[in-house]
Amino acid sequence: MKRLLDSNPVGGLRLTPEERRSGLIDAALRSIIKHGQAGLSVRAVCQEAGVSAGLLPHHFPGKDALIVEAYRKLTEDIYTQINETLEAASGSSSEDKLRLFIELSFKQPVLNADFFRIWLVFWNLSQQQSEIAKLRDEVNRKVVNSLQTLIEGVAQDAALEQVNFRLAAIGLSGLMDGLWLEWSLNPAGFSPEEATEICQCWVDALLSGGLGRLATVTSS
Amino acid sequence: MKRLLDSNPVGGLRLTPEERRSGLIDAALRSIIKHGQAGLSVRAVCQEAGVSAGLLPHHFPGKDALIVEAYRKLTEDIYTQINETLEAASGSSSEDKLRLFIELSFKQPVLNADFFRIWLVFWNLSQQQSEIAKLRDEVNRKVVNSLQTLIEGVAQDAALEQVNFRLAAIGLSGLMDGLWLEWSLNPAGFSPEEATEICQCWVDALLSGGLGRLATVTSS
DNA sequence: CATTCTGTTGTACATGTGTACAATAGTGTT
DNA sequence: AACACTATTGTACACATGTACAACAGAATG
Repeated sequence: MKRLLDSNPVGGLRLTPEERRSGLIDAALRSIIKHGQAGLSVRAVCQEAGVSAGLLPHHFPGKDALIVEAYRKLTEDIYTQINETLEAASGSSSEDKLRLFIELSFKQPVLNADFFRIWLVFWNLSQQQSEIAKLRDEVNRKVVNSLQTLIEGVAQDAALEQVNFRLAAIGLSGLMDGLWLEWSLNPAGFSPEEATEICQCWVDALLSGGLGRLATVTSS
Repeated sequence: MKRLLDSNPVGGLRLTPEERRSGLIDAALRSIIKHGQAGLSVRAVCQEAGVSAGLLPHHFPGKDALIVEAYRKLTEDIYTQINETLEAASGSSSEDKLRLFIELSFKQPVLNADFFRIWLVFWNLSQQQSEIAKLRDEVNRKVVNSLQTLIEGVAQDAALEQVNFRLAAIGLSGLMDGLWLEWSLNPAGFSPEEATEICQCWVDALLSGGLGRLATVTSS
């Protein structure tokens, strides 16, 4: 209405819709790191993006749409990074690839307190926003499948028989996620190197037949 | 001010402060199950308790204090339940106790989608409320210690040597938490029975020496 | 019954939320 | 230069939040 107030014509950069949308998505993720769940408020995100709050409805149909896009970008980036990691080691043996994957999972930037904060917020949202829950399931399935493929390669190279690849992959995935979760909640409990060691021992056990019962379990 | 409005003198039950406080705490947990993070609003909690919203500040110094008390009660109940479970099997061997503990962890009421919802909310809060983070660490340390004691007993009975009990406990705890987490996020991925089986295989590997490298890791 | 104490209610208020929208300002076209 | 287009801003509004507080109501005591 009253256009009396003038103040700062600062930041009046006029960007293309794509640039602005991308900037808002990045700002949303940064804002979560800074302020947790509260960082997803329209005003917090737009302030992080250096932009007026009224601009968000202009580029997204609503706040929820922005959140979904942010989650989508986050998961796609992660999946891309995983794939690049594995492809960079395409010349190695299956066992080396699997062990490398474990090692990298407990190093920066994957093992990162900021990262965990973001995940917590989106896990919470996935409890009420089905779109996010669906995205989460898709990515998780892809990761477990990748792990299972690696394990199948390891078992083949080692001439292991009667291995329940699905449960072996679910177990390793759970072990890694659980250690990642507990380290994120309390980094003082154990070191990332110790977490890596524990997971490598799972592979050891698999190779030595110590997880033998996994071979006789009937998958449902 | 205006006491014109009368409406319902319903629910005008006059309870002792202890009863009312306890009722509000229980209502808070129930409200989280129903409405997630939003269930922790003063109005939502008080409605769940069948009480006016203005009553909360009368029994608690503020909303945060109620939340902390609710979390304290939740964790204390869980720890009590774990102890009762283990003491009920005090006559069994260490291995049987450990396997029973694993089995019960993937049955009702521990493995419960409602339960997970509550945990998610409190994990989120622990990122900003240090009181909750402190409580969480204490309980987690107790649980890991209990697991470590069980594993030490198992190793002694089986005459295992050079086992890094601490890492073995952290690993099993991580494996259980990770599977619990992933099942809660997506119950369709695998069954509770399969999760139990995977964890029992960890114990198998420990007993058979398949986790051998855990014995040579130096704890930091 | 009168009095006192306090658990309980409803209202009020300052603040924060998502979003609609008119006004403004930058950009490109003719 | 005049124009159209639209990214951007500031304001407004309806609603939710936490909590303070005056008014009420039930119970115990005299």
